[in-house]
Amino acid sequence: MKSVNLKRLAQELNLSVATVSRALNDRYDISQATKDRVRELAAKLNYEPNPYASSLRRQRSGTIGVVVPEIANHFFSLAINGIEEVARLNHYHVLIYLTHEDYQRELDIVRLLAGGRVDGVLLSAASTSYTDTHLEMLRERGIPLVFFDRVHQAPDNAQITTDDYESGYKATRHLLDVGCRSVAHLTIAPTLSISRRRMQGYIDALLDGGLRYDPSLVLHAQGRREQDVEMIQDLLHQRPGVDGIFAAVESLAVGTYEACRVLNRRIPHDVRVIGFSNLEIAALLDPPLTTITQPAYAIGKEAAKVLFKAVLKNVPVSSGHSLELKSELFIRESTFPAPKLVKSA
Amino acid sequence: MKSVNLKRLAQELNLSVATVSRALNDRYDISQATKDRVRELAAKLNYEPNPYASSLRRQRSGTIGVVVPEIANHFFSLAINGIEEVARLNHYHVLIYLTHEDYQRELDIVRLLAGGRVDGVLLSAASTSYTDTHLEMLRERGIPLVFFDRVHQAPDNAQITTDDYESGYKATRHLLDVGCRSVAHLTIAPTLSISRRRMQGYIDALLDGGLRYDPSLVLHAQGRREQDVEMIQDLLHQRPGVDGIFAAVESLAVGTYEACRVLNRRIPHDVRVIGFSNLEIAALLDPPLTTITQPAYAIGKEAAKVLFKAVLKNVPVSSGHSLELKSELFIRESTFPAPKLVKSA
DNA sequence: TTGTACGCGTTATCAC
DNA sequence: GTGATAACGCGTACAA
Repeated sequence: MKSVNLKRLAQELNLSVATVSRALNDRYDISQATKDRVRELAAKLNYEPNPYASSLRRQRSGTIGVVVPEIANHFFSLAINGIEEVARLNHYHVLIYLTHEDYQRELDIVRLLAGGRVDGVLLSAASTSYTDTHLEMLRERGIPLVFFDRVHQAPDNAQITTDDYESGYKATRHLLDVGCRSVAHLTIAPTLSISRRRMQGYIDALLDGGLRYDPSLVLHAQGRREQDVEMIQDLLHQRPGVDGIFAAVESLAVGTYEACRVLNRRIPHDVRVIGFSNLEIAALLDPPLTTITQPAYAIGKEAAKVLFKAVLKNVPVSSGHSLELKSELFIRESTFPAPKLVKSA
Repeated sequence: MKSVNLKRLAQELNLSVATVSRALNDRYDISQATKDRVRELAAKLNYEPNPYASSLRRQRSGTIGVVVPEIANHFFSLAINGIEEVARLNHYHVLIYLTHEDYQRELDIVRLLAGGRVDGVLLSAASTSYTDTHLEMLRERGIPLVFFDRVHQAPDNAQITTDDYESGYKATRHLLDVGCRSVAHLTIAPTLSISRRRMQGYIDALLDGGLRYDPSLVLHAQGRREQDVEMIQDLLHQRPGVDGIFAAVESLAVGTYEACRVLNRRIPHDVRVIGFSNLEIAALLDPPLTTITQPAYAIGKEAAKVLFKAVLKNVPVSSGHSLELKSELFIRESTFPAPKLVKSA
């Protein structure tokens, strides 16, 4: 129950607490013999320095905070994987916080983190997040912050994103190329950076392709699975001319599959589908889903690298460290121009 | 850059540090007027207590540690979701650690956590984890530990699991019921609690069904995607009689789909497939996958609840708090007895 | 009702 | 090379 601390080690070794501390921290002014003695006993007693005393004294927590909308999501769990990797290499700990797309929760979390619990923060914004005044708190406290994927438009902040505009353009363009003439766009909160950029790509691709931009073909989902599927069903029902769907997030691509199943619409024969997605099994779906895939793991890794550059050097991050990675288009059956009705056996 | 602390508040209010501290902690012996004054200023200055000083003083971190093999995995990310939920309600923070199935890493993490960084630990064992002496360290320090899903057989420890034996039995039985006569079992490390129990269910179901248990039909995967798929291909190739496959983990069910695709084996016509899985889109696969689905979110939630019972009351957890939840069988096309070769259009 | 003084365990400064 | 001592910011026993 009682933890072994420096005092205990010092007593047993007939040394001062200071010497023991320095020995364990491998300071040059301690003799090798003493270091050996100290370390031996420390190992024997399973000594671990009290992280809170240490943090208090050094004014450094050895911990970063990661704030994401949700975790049961391929994109974010892959990103966290990358983040954890970098953190581990730097001997840092990782605190996880979920906003569940709730702005108030994001606010509460950031306020908490600004209290000094972490040396740096990685954040992907909640979809309902509409201001960034709370991020000022982190800045005031000198806690570096790096956004990833879903960024706030805070002035002079580092952010790791993907080429959302280009990807939105490419996705839409691809649908046009395979023959679609009426393309709907399913997306989430329009306040979100990624939504706006992907949608702008969609619009520009339409116009460049000689089509009209029809705002009624853009649907904003609420993030509640059943309602979203219903919304898609309504679209397919009321606008039978729609022959292509571009989903800005994975869940909406999946929702489209479900809606099509209910309405007996064949993909890609009746409607072609493309979506942002990090599903590893996109190729095993019926039919295999054409995806725009973000380098989620790399995003997490790069974001963490940029953050640690600031954390370890104790300097603020700046927009100069921002990075834009490239997403990749994987063409599969869901957007085939000439649908195969029956699989070859 | 400089954080506002009690001293600063005390100075500005002409109060002692102690009074401010008590006011903020809503102690009964402070006048309402003072409390109001203190709180107003604290709010105005965005005061947040220094968590490390607080933890050091209180001998309590307000943090739990979660140790999982990986995070880019539906089961674990759902479980973490449940854990985070409970932690948040208790105003606790969550540290995440990934072992990547590496025993040494698990050991290092546990040693670190035993240093007092957390008030409690939730752990799902790495597949290469073969002893549990390191868990003694937590016990020595009086840090409660609750296992979930992949448990170590530590004496008198709480663990939240699912009915793995019954599920393994049910899965195998289901394959026999739909006509399989030669069922292979794909699993991971045999040292793992869940592997052993699921496999025992498999064996017993075979015997009860009047079949022989053939150890050469049990394959242990290494967890490397490509090699695992190759292994499955070899099985299908060398044992053409195999007409049913029971995958003990999601990745192996997916691997089976991939192997079948390469070898042009039709599911369920040539071989029927069932697997443990938390894939939300199992129904959208080609063909829809029959799954044994664990209540991952509930597992995380219950494990956290049990942990907090111990943490908050400062008592050790005991095996009396263990819980076994039920998995659910979802029958889909991948195990249909009469395969439909062509989908209805 | 409020203030004083101490200690949580560690690290940094200064002295020897 | 090593030891004594102060300080990090907070919470609490004791005093007033």
